[in-house]
Amino acid sequence: MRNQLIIISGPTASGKTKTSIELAKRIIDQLKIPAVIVNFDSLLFYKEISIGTAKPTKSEQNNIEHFMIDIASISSPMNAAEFIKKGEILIKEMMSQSKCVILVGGSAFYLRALLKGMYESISPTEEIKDKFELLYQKSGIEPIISFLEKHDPQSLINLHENDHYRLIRAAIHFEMTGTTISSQKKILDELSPYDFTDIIHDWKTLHLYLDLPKDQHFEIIKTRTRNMFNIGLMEEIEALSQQGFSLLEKPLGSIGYKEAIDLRNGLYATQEECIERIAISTRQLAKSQRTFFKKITPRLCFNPLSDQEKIFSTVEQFLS
RNA sequence: GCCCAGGUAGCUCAGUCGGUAGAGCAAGGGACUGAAAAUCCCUGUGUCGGCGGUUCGAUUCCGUCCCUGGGCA
Repeated sequence: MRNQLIIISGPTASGKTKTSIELAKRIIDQLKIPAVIVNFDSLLFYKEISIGTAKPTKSEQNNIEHFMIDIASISSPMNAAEFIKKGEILIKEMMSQSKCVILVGGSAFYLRALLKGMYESISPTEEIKDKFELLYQKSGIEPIISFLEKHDPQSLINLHENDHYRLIRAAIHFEMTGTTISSQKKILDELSPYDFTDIIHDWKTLHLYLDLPKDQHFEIIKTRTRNMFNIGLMEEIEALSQQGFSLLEKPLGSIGYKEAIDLRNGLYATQEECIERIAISTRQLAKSQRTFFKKITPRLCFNPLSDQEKIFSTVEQFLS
């Protein structure tokens, strides 16, 4: 039995894949501890999309066991609740086998859900979801606001009036559970949602956060984006279309796919213009990931290009 | 060389019938609990091409010069 969990987080394109594989290898070879990688990147779950998500390749995954990758289809998207359900079972199982788990990813929201828990809620049924979606499409946000005024006025204070997605979600939560989402928020807010020293599992965690100077990072992003086209992003999308996907699936609205599909539909004059747009969106993504991770403590920061030795010695100390 | 159009924010452009300017995008900051690579909020940014003239006052009107694009030679 082992209850140590190593977390490698960081914005997109900060070297998490490379660092995690290197680290796993050294833990296995030098420390003689079996190690596995568990993903918490929300787009690596989907088996049909690889190039645009910068998923570790089959050969990269060859030496080290990877989990929570290719476990769902873009035609039935995952959500945070499903992730933590599967993730918890998996991590517990790995620990019971005395394996060292390296949790790797950039979806801070999913990481927090796994370690700090989620509200007591349920995934909405299609019926209720449709009911509110239709109401919204037909009459706008007004009736949703009226509904919340009656059943969950606190959520109207918590949320901005333009945040239609969350307002609808608050209404659906009430309809599904009879409780208010704002009361759930209050309960979890009191448990310091960004403090990982105190989590809902009895796991001992080491949080390694990777990042590098912005200018340098943007160069890496640009190179990586261009490379995605070189290794067949457009072909991957073409193949999906031929397999019968509509290309309207939610995960295909994510960075890289959205723009590449627009390029396919002739919305960009040149591929170069499309690449530029993707690089900018990726940089913006990195920015918001930083904002989220910044609040999480503890968090040991490392530069992926120069701190590999420091990372290993920190881990070595943690595992001893 | 001549004619036309234009030179305003990092970019694309709007505008000021004369009182020193504003959109989109980019940028910076933030939020975030069953869509999270999603969604949402907040915030600037300026020798209004240079120099003269008219005027109480010019980015706006006039002259001239420079630059860019198009046309004619």
